[in-house]
Amino acid sequence: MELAGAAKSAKDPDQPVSIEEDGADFDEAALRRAMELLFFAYRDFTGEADALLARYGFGRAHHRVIYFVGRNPGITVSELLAILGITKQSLSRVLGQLMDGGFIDRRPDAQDRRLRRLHLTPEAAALERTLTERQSRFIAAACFKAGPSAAAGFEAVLRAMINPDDRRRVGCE
Amino acid sequence: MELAGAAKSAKDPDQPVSIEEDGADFDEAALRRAMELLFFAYRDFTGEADALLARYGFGRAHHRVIYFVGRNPGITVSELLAILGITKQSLSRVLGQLMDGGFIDRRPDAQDRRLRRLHLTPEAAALERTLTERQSRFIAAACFKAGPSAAAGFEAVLRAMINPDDRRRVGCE
DNA sequence: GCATATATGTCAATATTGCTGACGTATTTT
DNA sequence: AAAATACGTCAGCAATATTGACATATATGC
Repeated sequence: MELAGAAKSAKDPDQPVSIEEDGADFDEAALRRAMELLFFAYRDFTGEADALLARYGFGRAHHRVIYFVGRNPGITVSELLAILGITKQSLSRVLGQLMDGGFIDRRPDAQDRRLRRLHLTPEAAALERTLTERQSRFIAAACFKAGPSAAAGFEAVLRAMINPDDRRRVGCE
Repeated sequence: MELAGAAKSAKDPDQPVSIEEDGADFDEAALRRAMELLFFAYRDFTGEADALLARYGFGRAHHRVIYFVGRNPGITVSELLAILGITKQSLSRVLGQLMDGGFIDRRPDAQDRRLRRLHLTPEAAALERTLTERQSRFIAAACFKAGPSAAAGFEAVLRAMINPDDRRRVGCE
């Protein structure tokens, strides 16, 4: 991933080369630009919440857990692992830190007591709201600048980029 | 960063709350969805090139360097640091590995010999083309699925998200 | 020429976030 | 009773980033 080059592509005569994709032509320069934009945009977007998280001694991994548990109260450890796409051992450390700090509450399920259901504490819920609001404003500002039609296209392309499993998790559509 | 909740937001009555932004209203649920989509889409996008990079023993940091040096032949170390947004010490290790492996060529500038101008070797240029093609196809496929108008909106919103300094580096527009 | 600023490199220590493998334990299902 | 499931944990490792401190080469201003 990564990528995004920089300004002066200079060197080549810049003849519009194209890449075939299912019969559609997209300009190579436009594709490169999109890759670069995605890199910079994601970097700026993720930088939005970091200062606040640092005040709690948390990083992005903690943010992800807080966000997903907040959006899915009672989610199990397995489900959370599937969403995050990391290993049990990786999650374990972060989850342990959050529980030690009183941000996550873990209780056995009533029916199947092997399952641990995760919930945010009130303190974590407040933090989650603040973080989400901050990042929402960032997205909203960009969508406002670009206009509602562009915002719809933005969402459509993102949706087309993600795999079906993840797609099912977003937007319920 | 991060974010993206999961499916069942269930709990709340889902009355469309909105967030004010410069006079524009955006549905809170739509903003959340956009945040989540960005998280998943970027994750899938960045996963595209990893297998190939692994064959060289490289990671994402190496990819970034190869990409930006490829797009900016003769870029200096300082300029590269500014683009990547990392520290000199962090870059130093990755750059050293790339030079050891014969992927990056570093030569003093003719006028100001404090400057080290960076170039890709032919081998690195070939790798860069392969990686970029792979990721371009990924973006192109999504743009094709979503349609040309959506693709334009996608680019417009991304452009609005990044700060002016970075914006100057992309697309020359 | 001297002082200072710039561009770069490097050493050491640390943090975050991920990985794999190997076990252990509780609980449910068969 | 046996097997599968859900989870936790210990130990080690790797990639990517951080900060601070210091060294060197070169350029620029006076």
